[in-house]
Amino acid sequence: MNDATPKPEKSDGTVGRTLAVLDRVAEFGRPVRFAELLPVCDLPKATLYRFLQTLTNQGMLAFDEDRQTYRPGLRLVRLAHAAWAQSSLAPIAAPFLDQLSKETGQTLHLAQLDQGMVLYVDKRNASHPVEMFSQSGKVGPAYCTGVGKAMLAYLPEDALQNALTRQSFHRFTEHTLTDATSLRAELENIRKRGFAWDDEEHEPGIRCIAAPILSPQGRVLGALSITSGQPDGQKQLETYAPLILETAEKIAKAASDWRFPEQKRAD
Amino acid sequence: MNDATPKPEKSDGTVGRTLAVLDRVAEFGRPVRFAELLPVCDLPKATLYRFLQTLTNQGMLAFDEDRQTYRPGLRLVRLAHAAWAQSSLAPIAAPFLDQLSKETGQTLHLAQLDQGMVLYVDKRNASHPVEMFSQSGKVGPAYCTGVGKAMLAYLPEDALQNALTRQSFHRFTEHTLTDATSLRAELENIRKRGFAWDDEEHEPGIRCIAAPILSPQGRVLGALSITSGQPDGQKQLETYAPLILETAEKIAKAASDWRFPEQKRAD
DNA sequence: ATTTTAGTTCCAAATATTGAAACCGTGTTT
DNA sequence: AAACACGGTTTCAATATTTGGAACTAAAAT
Repeated sequence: MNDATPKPEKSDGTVGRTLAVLDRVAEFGRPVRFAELLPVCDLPKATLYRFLQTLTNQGMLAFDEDRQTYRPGLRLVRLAHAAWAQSSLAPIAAPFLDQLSKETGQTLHLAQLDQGMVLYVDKRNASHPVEMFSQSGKVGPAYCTGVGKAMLAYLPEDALQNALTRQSFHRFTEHTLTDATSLRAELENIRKRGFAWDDEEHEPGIRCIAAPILSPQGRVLGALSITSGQPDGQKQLETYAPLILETAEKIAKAASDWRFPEQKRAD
Repeated sequence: MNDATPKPEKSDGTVGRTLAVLDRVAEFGRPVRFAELLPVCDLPKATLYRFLQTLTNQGMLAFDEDRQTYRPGLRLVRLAHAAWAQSSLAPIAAPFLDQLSKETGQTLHLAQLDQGMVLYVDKRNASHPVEMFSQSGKVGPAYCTGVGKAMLAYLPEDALQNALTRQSFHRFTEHTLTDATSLRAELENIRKRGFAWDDEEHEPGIRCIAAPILSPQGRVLGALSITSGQPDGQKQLETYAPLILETAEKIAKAASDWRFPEQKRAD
């Protein structure tokens, strides 16, 4: 029963292809025209056209008559509400984040892994707001963020392997780890230490400490981080280590008492 | 060009049917089993099964192995982030909401119309800071909420007609308007007044004042409300009338400067 | 006026979808 | 313990849908 599957293809028929188009549209981050989509979708003109029509009158996309552009539709917001409430750690973790926020006064992030990327599912702002992007639903790279590395470090080998192939290893700063080998070494350190650092690997001047949230069986459920924008951040953050680990532990406990969020199969 | 369309059905093929299943799952508001879905989906067993499989390995649903349940998947959260940022008024309205929140100290709601329902896209709490999908993405009835009525009041007749057929007219409180006729009368008052009241029509003890957000051409973009839980709420809220109208105006201006969010076609 | 670009429609061939029925575990009743 | 019911999964031939090359139209650029 080993996956000596002779069929690595899982294109999921029409539905899969149509949803892929939805992703393409979302990726643009702005309204797009048909002609811009065509080259990135790898579909015949007529087919793409039909898909866009379908998605539009399904409310998954909205079409701007005036500007002839497509953008993700409000139906997604409705659906995502349910997803966030049921499939994310956020509702469960909320009280613990509130608590930690009160205790530290720092910016907090709660993230989960999706398709090898970091998906932020909740956030607490510091009293002194730090300049950085991130909100629920926002995605970011795994290989150069605290939460990302914390999660990767505890992935089983096959899932890790899969996730690594999806990393771009783009150099954001001079501290960014830009290849799988050095990242693997770093992950080893994280496992020894029990938590991860992001030492300006993603954004200059931004450091954070991150702890994985693991199910009792050791499965990766998500990760939690505390961010600092201060130059002496590292030292300050270090003092939070016991606290963040403890909080991650509590969240894990609460999560497993209620449900086990199922990790996406490493297809 | 009137919809004397001989084909009121627009089933959108496989994709449409599959997405309908996604809605059914989301509606449950909790993880569902195959057998619970079967009766509400009106599909043959094998077909529903295949759809669920497809949605699951597309990440639109997540499947809990242990409990054998389906729930909306994280991919939706990612997609919705883009939708929220591009198709909702929220990003544009944010600074104005912040301002209004500071000035009034009250709970605010920003909503848009989706499928005849009120879709909340942003919120400001009296105390807490912003919570993303916890509130945005939530849906509510149009016929008995301030924001709902404010939007209905300015809809063109055909769209209103369509929206009215989608209202359940369930009696939530003794103040709820429970039929189209009395609602239409109320809408007339709202147009005269320029803003809407919700006088405990949805929840006992909860009142609000709401203003429509209209494009320069008079198209309904959304609505804004200030809520009060105080017994003397009405009187207090009345003093906010000029302020909320002014804020709605500003948001409308800002929105039309940047883009015209296209309203869902009244299919 | 002519050409190019962008978007839309056609339609026969190719393919994916369909769903009744059979099947398979697992737990429950007799 | 055998028989049964329940929930879920798989099969497969009939069928309806999707597919996409190409032709077409509208609008913009030359």
